[in-house]
Amino acid sequence: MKIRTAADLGAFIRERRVKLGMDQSDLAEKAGTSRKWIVEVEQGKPRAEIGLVLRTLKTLGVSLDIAVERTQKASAVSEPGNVDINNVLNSLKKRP
Amino acid sequence: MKIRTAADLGAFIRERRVKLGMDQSDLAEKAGTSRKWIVEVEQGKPRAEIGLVLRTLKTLGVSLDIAVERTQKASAVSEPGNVDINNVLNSLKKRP
DNA sequence: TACAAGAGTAACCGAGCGGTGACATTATGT
DNA sequence: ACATAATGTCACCGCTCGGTTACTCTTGTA
Repeated sequence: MKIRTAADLGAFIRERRVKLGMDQSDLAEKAGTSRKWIVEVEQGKPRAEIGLVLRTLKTLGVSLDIAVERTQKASAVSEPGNVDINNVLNSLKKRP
Repeated sequence: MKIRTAADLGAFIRERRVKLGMDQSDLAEKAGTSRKWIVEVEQGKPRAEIGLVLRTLKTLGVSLDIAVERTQKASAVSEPGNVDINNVLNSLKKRP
């Protein structure tokens, strides 16, 4: 599942927690945080700290994968030795 | 790439930023944050807010995917109608 | 050599986080 | 209906975040 917003994250965490048969207190304790924090995050709090989020996801047996989006990958990422066209254009734009 | 710690995140963000030919100021501006924040995040700050992180990743054309780890998936996730054994065990543990 | 760009760091400050403990509300089960 | 568990919400508070500005240091280039 793709995570685009804090709300996405919260929904996923809640779903996963319930599937594992944990209540908010259980998860809070195992993840080393407070129940209040779990409540807020499940509600989509955008200002939660990534450190706590990562610990919580680990507790839930969940992995976070990061990847370049397919549409951009083609033009932006360069093989070693190739020219990155975006890189070139960007550098040119900076010398008016 | 799997993200397990804030340091992982920071390293990825930096690598991606450089590949796109942006400096820290560019990224900060486009992501709607400050250069200071970019510096800290690239250094692996664990208390950065997920909201800003998500905006930054979007700016970098990167997607975050979340998934149940393979090893746990088999036993923990239940098809609709099946019994989730973890769920059962957990409930039993709660009534001493 | 001199200059500029990029990156790291520092001090300051208001705002909001996250933890605690208590209470209210809503399931869930007997 | 009742008791209990689970969730949501509140007030309080110490602490740190993130933005701003300015300074340093390194690197590369004219």
